[in-house]
Amino acid sequence: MWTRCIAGSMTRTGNQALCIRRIRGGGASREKRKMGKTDGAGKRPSRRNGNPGRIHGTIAHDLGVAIVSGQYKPGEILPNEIDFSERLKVSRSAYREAIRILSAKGMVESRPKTGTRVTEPGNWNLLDPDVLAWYFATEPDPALIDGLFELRMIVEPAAAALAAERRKPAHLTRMREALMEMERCGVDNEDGRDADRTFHDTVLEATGNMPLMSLASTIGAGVRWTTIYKARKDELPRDPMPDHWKVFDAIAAGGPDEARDAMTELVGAALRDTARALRRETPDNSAPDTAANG
Amino acid sequence: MWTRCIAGSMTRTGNQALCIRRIRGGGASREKRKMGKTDGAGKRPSRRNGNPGRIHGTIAHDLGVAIVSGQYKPGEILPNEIDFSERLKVSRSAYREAIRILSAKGMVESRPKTGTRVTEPGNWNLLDPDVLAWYFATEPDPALIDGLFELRMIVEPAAAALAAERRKPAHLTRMREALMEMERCGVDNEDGRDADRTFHDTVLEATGNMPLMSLASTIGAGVRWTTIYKARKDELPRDPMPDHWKVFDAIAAGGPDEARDAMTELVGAALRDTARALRRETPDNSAPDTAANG
DNA sequence: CTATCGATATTTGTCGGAGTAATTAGGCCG
DNA sequence: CGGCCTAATTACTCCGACAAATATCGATAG
Repeated sequence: MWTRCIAGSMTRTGNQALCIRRIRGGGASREKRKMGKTDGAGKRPSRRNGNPGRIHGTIAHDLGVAIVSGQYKPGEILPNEIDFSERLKVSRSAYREAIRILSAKGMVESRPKTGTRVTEPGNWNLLDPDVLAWYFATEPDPALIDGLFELRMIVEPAAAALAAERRKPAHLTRMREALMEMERCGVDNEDGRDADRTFHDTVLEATGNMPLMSLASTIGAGVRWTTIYKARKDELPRDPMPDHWKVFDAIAAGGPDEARDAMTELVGAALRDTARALRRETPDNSAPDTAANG
Repeated sequence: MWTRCIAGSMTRTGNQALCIRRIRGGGASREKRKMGKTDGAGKRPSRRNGNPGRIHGTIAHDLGVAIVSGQYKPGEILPNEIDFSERLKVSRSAYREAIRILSAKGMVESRPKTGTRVTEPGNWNLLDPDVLAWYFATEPDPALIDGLFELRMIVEPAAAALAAERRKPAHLTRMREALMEMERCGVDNEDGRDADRTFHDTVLEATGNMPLMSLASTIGAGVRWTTIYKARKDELPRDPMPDHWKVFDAIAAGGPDEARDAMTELVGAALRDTARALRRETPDNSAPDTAANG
């Protein structure tokens, strides 16, 4: 598994205004860089798979989360490179590479003399898997979840119909295996969620449509995160397997209309479940203050 | 207008295996860097708006175009940083920032000792406006155009229906102005195409759905490029305005079903026109070899 | 002969500093 | 009061060195 730029998981960098304070003082620590033993404060950047994470990816992740969470508002100008990189305890090169990542995702714009400013959210590349992950790194806006479900409701039924017409045997095999894995593990398991995502990805892939396949990562992220949301409430309101099998059968049988209807039902049921779970979470109190992290 | 990372236009860097050869030898040219007077050969990186273009953006653009055009195949390993940056006549820092941009768009993966390799196309962020622009920098795969239209056919009618329910007066105003501008300029003009794109963007924006709004840049690019494709054949087969006004009227009247139907008809007509134009371009000969650039 | 372990070499990653280009801001002059 | 020029700030580029990571190859034990 290669690193792929944004390694980070780093659930919730911390409220303390992103301070990296890394230990492994790579590079030229000729005689400056005292790096006192203040290690305990700064949690190590990433820890998934024991991947220590690259610094630029960590910085990009933290800045991205800070931006999508509103800590840096659109139009706001970040401190200049030297000050900010010093405050983050990283070199200017690493900081610049992080900014380059954010710029590539449309979240900041740089220009000499003016500095680097956060762009309007309309310019953010929300379909980018990393950006979506940054959104879900903190408690995301419920409107975003609604929007993702609306997108699924639009795209997935149509994709299922196309898949029913164009699927190759390999796709059917993968779908079947994914569903069987899903049955074996259950949706409350990480493996089960992966299998769920694989199934939906394969449906999109079976369309043979490259833009739709690119949407797979986005929709897959939506599937995954919303499933986690639902599961977090410790309620398993409904067995999702019959709906999934119905979609599979329709695609295998080559029935576009049946596949579309089945997928509509599947996504609609998931939408209803998630909406209910979210509504229960905030009964009437719309306080956005997340009381999670003690 | 801020730079926004990828400045480049630089239509077709040239067959000579992307060689930048810049003049403005920025940075420390202490006493090395002879930089002979070989200026004529190296076209200046970018020239849109008089924006000279940043080096990292130029390199990312050129590499991105080279990758999507198949010059660097998936799985292939790029030369190491030092060699490649020297060959491109840029510093290692600038090259690394360019690679970081490509990595952020999912097109390359880097790891120590192994190098930087081109990822599988399924991982590329095709919804990214820059990536899409890179595709259209050379003659793109007709399958991509088909895919984009299919995506439009899926998303835009549903978006029109949502827009009919949720549009604000400001949206209607913008749509009306865009259509009037479109009528005034005609679709063969650059301004007319911009107005067309604005109309479609506003429809998506009127849905109030953030992921759909992010798709606007993608679909807008598709609209724009496919329109150019069609116009390049010097045939104006049909007046697109009645279809557009029908969509607008339905959205203004608040009729979701009518808006959906009208938009379906609009996109379908555009699809038929473009398909016909493309088919005429390659009558029966499916040779992928683009005989354009002499 | 095979498999596991360790040294090695290669590549990306990180660092700090120095100098350049670009663009905004403000003063100056017409 | 407006246009032009100067100045200052900022990002951009370059450079050279060191550190970390890891795939490859060799050695050693079974």
